Amino acid sequence: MVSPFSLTVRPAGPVASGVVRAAGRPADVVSFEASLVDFFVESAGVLGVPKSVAIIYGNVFASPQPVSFAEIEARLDLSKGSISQGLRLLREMGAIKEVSTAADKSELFAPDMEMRRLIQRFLEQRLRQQLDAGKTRLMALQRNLPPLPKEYSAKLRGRLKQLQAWHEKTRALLPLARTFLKHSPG
Amino acid sequence: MVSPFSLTVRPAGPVASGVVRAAGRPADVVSFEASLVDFFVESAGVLGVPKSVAIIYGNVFASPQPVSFAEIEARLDLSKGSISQGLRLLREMGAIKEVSTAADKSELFAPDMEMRRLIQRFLEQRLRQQLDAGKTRLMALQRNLPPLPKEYSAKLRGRLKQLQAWHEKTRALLPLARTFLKHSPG
DNA sequence: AATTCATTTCATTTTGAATTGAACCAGCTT
DNA sequence: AAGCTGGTTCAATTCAAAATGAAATGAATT
Repeated sequence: MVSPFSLTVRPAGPVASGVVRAAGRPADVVSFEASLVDFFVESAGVLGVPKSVAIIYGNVFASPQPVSFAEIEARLDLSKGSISQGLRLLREMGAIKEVSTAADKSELFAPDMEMRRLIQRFLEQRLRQQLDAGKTRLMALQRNLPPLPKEYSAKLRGRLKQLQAWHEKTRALLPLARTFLKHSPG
Repeated sequence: MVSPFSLTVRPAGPVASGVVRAAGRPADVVSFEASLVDFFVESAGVLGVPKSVAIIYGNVFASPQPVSFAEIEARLDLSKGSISQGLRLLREMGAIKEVSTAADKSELFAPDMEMRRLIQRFLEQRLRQQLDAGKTRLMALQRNLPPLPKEYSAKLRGRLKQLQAWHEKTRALLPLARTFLKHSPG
């Protein structure tokens, strides 16, 4: 439960197909898009991102040209609200970026292929934060071991030590992961 | 979104305190337990385990002696049902083990400190499965690229390549993590 | 400064996972 | 075999996350 690696993978069922509207486009293109979107939807659980967000990202990713808000709305069965929020989250995550084609008024979105940054930010901000918080609390715990028959408190102390060891190891893996990311295609 | 590291960390709020019933035990012991349980509850989100399960595990972990079903029930505000299911999950995960004190009829539980196995199993079974499935789908996608203006299909092909590269990298990290686990305290 | 169009916000609704609790089961005891 | 004890199962409920949609915002346009 201490989750030394903080790795989460939800069961990942057989995929709820990607909600892509055909709207007069070639069937094979649409089916390609659908599959790609499915791929992201399946992966979505892993990152803990809501499905709608995965669907939006899948569509941006599957489109060779940048797409507008309106296009996304036309292709997907999602409310304006969801799309707006989804796009915001994706921008915040650095998963997509606005491509300013100065001409038009509506903004266009393309996938931000610098995934490295994305992952790095994730590692840094969230995982590390969690780990640091955990460490602090763990140390506090060790200080506050209640008085108990010495056999018992020895046992508890031992367990806490193991927990700490795991925490350390996890932190150790962090810079390693970062190094690893240096040579990525992103 | 492709989640090259498949790392999940939920926001992790200020902790919903651990639902531990005092029942006449020393205050400092109870508060120590509460803190430890909180620690696990906070970590719970990370592994995607329900809160109740984290609470149960926290209690087993915080107790120097093995605990019985009845004791857990007495200490926590959880239904028999939840406790039963929680214990089952924890056993399946290998996070706790039954300590057969042949004398009594009710089974006693202690944390399974071989966390290494726990993590390994997790990595192997879930993450790898997900990755393999992803790879298959991704290759299928590449084969089924629809006919498009060559500029477009080139772009899509490029993106798919990157996606694949990420997948490969993730898989590459897996054995590394395993090696790393070899020298653990578990 | 009024109108329109593109997007955002947020209170409400929906959905799905977690939790409950009552019925059920297995083994022991009288 | 009827009654206990200790635990499991599973349909129904609860609750929190996600999605909606209508109203608010705000930039461009007339």
